[in-house]
Amino acid sequence: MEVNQTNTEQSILAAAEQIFIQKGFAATRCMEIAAAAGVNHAMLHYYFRTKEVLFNQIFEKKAAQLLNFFVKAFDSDLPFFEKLQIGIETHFDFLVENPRLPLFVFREIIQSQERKQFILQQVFPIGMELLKQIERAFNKEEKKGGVRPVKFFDLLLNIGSLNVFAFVAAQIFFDVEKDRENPEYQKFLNARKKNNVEIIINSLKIQ
Amino acid sequence: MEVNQTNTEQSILAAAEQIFIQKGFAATRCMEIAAAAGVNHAMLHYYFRTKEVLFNQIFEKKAAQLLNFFVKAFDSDLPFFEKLQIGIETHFDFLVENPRLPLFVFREIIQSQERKQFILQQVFPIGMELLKQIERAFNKEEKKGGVRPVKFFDLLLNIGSLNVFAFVAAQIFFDVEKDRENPEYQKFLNARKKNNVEIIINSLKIQ
DNA sequence: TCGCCTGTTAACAGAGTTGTTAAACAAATC
DNA sequence: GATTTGTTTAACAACTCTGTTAACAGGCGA
Repeated sequence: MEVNQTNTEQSILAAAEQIFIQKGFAATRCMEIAAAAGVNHAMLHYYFRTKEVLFNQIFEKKAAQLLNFFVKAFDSDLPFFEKLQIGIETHFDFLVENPRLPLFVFREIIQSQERKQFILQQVFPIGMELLKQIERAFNKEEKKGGVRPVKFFDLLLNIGSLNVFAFVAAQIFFDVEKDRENPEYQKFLNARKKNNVEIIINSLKIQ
Repeated sequence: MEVNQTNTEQSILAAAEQIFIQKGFAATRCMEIAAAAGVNHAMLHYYFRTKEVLFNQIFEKKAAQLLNFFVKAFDSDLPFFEKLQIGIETHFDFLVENPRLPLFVFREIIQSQERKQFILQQVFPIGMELLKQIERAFNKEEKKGGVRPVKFFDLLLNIGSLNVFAFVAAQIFFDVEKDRENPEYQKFLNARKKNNVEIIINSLKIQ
C-alpha cells in the first residue's frame, strides 16, 4: 500500500457528502468530488464503481440519520411538556448542525421513485416502530386530560414543519455554512427555536 | 410558416414548466422538454436561445407568483381573525394547485447565487411593500389588545412553515399530480388545512 | 411567378461527463 | 530481493448534452 489506505475512501465520502447535500445528485460532477477530495477521479470508480452507488451510500445514511434523530429527540423520562420542549429543541439543534439535510433528502425522494420506495419501505417502518413508543406516552397524557386531543401524526408534522422550514428560510437570508458565528443568524435561530416550542405547547394546552 | 407559429413556443413553455418544476434545472434535459412538447429540440434554441434563458423565464414567473399570491391571500376587508383564517386557507388552496412550487423555488434559490440575488433584490422588496399593508392591520389589532404580541415576520414564517411543509410531506405519501381525486389525499389535505388554521389562531388568541 | 421570411428538421460539432484500463508504484510479505 | 497486494495516475473510450447550421417547406407580398 502506498500512502493512506482508507483515507482516500474516507476523503471521497466526506467530499461527496458535502457536495451532494449542497447540489443534489444531478448537479454534482464526479470530477468535482474528486477535486474536493484531492484525488484522481478514477478513484471514485475504483472505490464505489459508479456515481449512483456513491450517492446512495450517502443518501441512505443521511435519510436514516434524519428520521432516527427525530425519534431519539423525544426519548427521555421527563414530564410530558418538558419532554416535548426538550424534544423540539434537540431536533432544532440537530438541524442547526445539519441545515441542508431535510431539503436534500426531500429533493432526492421526490426526484426518484426508487429512493421514495427506499424511504417508505426501509426507513419509514423503523421510525414508525420507535415513534409508537412516544405515541403511547402522548396518549397517556391525553387520557389524563393534560392536553387537548390532537392526532399524534399531526403533532409530529407540526413540529417538523416549524423546525424544518426555519432552515429553508435561513438558507435564503444567510449562508448557513459561513454564517455560523454571525450574530444576526444566531438571533434568528434563537427566535425561531423559542417560537416553535411556544406554538406547539400552546396548541396542546387546554384553554 | 409551416404549422403553428406561436403554438410551438407555448407548448415548449408548458412542457418546460412542468419538467423543470418536477426535476429542477440540473436534472432536466433539453431533449426531454422538446419531446414532451412534441417538437425538435432545435426549437428550444430557436425560441429561447439557451436552456438557461428558458429556465429563468419560468423561474422568475413562478417565484413572483409564489410571493404575490402569499400577499394577495391576506388582502381582504373582514375582521382580523376571519381575514387570517381566509388568508391561510387561500394560501393553502393555492398550494393544492401548485404543490411542487415551493420546493422548486427553494431548491433553485439555494443552488444558484444569481437566483438568490434575483429573489432578494427583485421579488422580495415588492412583496415586502405589499406585506406592510397587512402588517399595519395586524399591529392595529395588536394595539387593541385582541391578539398576543407576536412579531409579524414570525407569524408569516409560521403560516408558511405549516402550509408549505404539508405539501412536502404530501409528496412523500402521495403522487400530488395523479392523486388529486384520491380520497385519502383529500382527507389528508383537509385535515392539514384545518390543523394549520387552528394552530395559528391558537397561537394568537389570548389565553 | 419569384424571392423572401418564418418556422421546422436532420445532421453535426464541440464540450463535458461517466466509466475503463493498463501501467507505475509503494509498501507488506515471503 | 522478488512477489504480491493495494493504490494511484494518465490516457482514453463511449456516450450524452447543448447549441449550431444548412437545407427545406409553405405563406405572402412584390
